[in-house]
Amino acid sequence: MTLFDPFQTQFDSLEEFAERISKGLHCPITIEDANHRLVAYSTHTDDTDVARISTIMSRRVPEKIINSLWKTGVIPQLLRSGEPIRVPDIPEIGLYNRIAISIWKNNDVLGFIWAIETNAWGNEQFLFFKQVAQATTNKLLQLHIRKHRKEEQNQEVFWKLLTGHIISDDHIAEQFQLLQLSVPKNFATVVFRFQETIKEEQQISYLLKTMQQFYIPFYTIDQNELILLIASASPLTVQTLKTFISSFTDKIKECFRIVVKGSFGGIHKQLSLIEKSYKQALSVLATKKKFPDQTETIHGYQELGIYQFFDLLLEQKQLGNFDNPTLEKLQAYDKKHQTTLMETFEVFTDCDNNLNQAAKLLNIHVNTLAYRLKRISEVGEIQINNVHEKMKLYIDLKLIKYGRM
Amino acid sequence: MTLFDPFQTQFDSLEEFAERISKGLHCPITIEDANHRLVAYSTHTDDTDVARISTIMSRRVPEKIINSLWKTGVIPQLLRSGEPIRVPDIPEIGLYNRIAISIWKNNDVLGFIWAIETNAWGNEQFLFFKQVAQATTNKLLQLHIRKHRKEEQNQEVFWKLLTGHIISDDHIAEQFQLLQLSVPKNFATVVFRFQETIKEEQQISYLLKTMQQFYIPFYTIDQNELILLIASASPLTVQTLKTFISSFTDKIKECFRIVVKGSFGGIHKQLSLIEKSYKQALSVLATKKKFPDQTETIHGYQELGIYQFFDLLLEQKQLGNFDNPTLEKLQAYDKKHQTTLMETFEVFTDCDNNLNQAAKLLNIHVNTLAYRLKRISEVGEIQINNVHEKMKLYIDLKLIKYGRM
DNA sequence: CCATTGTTTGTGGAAATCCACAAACAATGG
DNA sequence: CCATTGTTTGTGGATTTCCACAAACAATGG
Repeated sequence: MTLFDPFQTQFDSLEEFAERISKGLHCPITIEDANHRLVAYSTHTDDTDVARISTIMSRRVPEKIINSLWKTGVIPQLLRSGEPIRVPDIPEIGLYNRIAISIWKNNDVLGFIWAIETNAWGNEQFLFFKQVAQATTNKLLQLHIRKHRKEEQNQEVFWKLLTGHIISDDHIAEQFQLLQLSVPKNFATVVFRFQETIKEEQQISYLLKTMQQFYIPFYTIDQNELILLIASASPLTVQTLKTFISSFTDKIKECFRIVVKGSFGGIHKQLSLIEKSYKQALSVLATKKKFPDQTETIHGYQELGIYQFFDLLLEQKQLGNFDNPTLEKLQAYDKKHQTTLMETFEVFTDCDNNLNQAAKLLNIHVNTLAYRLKRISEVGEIQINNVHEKMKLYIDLKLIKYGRM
Repeated sequence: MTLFDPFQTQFDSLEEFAERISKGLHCPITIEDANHRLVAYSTHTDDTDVARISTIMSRRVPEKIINSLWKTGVIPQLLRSGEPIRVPDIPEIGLYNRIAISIWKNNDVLGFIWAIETNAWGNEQFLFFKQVAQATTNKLLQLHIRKHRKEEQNQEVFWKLLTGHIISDDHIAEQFQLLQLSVPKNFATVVFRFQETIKEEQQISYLLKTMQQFYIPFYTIDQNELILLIASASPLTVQTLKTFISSFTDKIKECFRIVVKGSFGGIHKQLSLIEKSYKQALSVLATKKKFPDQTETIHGYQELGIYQFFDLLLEQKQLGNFDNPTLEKLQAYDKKHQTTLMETFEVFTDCDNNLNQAAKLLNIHVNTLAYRLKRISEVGEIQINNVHEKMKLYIDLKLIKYGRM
């Protein structure tokens, strides 16, 4: 039997193209772009598995499936060569026997074509499939360029937002609509700081587009910083953003063996607060740098708590506006008697006044800790049950450290 | 027997005068000014009791004795009339039988003369004693005027110090020496705020001079404020200053039935910090006015703790630099559900995280409190074990109250 | 050298906290 | 109306904290 030659006629759309291939191969066809977004699919109804259905329904390949395809080495292989490969059953994700091929332009992969192998393919089919992939290149390329152009526009708008160049909420919403992006109801700015200038732009872009937890209308890369706008129709919570950051940094670590630090600023509804949220995210990273130990699990600006004040307070402290006699006395005592009252107080407060936990951290007996605390109140002339004084001492203590850096 | 007439000859000093009276009456004589400072005393050695010895040794009547003489009505009586009175034994304070008289100039008492009644006095002696008192007036008056002039100088210098017009420590020390005041090693500025303009200047001056706990090189009255410089050679502690303020306010309440609020600024060694200490004392009073409940037992600037920051933070808050989503969420929740999560958190933190105490204050069951706290962490998206966030929330909460006033 | 003070660790019992679970009731939205 | 959710109060038992007291040892100053 001779295969139908799809290249003889003109095609208006990729949909039509997919349909023709499907008819030629007698099996369902799906075309994706490089980020596993659905580009086109055939309407071949028989023999369609769960994986394909969910891909089509959500107009992208579900993350679970992408992960699985990475783990089983399918995607890596597709990214290495343009040869069609046979993908075995992965019943856990509802994916059955299929053939996949990547679409190339020079050294870049533009997308993928998937065919469910309903009837066993021979050499003929494989050859045809390769030709199909080559023929798809141009179509996809146009799509790619259009997208690329759009992304450049996005970049420009995003930077305007980050630097506060568009002030009114309405104007910002307008920009979103012009770029055909839905206006976010709730958003937060997320920043990932890499140790070096980011070179893995392609892969990161790929990662972001395949992690489908959030709607990310904008993202950009600035030197060693990856900046995202994360949006959601439902209220964003600190917790979800934290897990997003953890999972992203984990993934980066896994893929590139690079340690990155992530943070997010305020969660807002007002679009004009994007700049503020961005600055807050940067502020978190700065604080994390100064207090690596205390802020290890902190990612959100909210979580910074009193550290939010520190720049301001430090400034005043350096003007001599806030001295702390208690602190001075404790410091003098520590120095004279080779004790560690200050550290004791710090750790104790860090542990939220939990004796056991603090004692463990300090490697001392609980009673020793209690004794020291009593001593601190005597030496420092501080009422240990007065919250205000304790907070002040704690803040001043941290400020000293903060100021040193 | 005729008494020796002391008025026949001239006297260079009050000491000599006292000596003559002593010889005339055959008993020890002590002359004090209106503030019970020793002015002169005879060297008559026999029959001198403990009270007299300690008065002479410290060059003033000990406070314990003054208190006792007030309580037994001796001093009030002396302040009412110029008649000599017989003071019965008060063994508890080592004071034995004596005769006392006040020295008058117009309607003011300039001082007192004390005679220990070693041999029973008759009319003759009493008459002579009255003449002696009258003769003392002029001598004491000169002393009084000299003192008064000196006090006016003091006032001027003190205000210069309070307003920071003398900058260098050396210059300030020089001023102290010029006024024949010993240079304080440790000092603090204390301010008492009366409800109305202070009219009881004389009595307050008397009180201050008779309360001998501290060296008070300067004091002044400004409208309804009494400002003191309290000094000591040994290090001043917060505790001693607190008890001073309490005892002074108690005394004012007792004497004039007036409620006054007292405060003190920073305790320093550097004299150029007098202005700062003064401002801090005023700052304490301002804060006490805004948070009467929380700051009831607070008198020192140190004790203000985080309230020290409040003016600064409020300013920033009004600039919109510090929002607190947690607070907003809790406020919204409280309003919607008629709950009191914010107050709960505030009281709980005020109680230094003590569940029982806070529950009692809130009139709720301990478990209810625990439940609410869990709720607060859910609703406010706050990690209840994160000290920084809790402090921030607490501060923001107080700032709202602060800002309202 | 001794006496004093400061520091760490231990013991043991009273008090407080934590936690899970349950009953009772109010408020809410369908 | 019911079902659900939120709120308050209660019970009971494991764990932790609080407190007073004591033993051991180091550092200090006379």
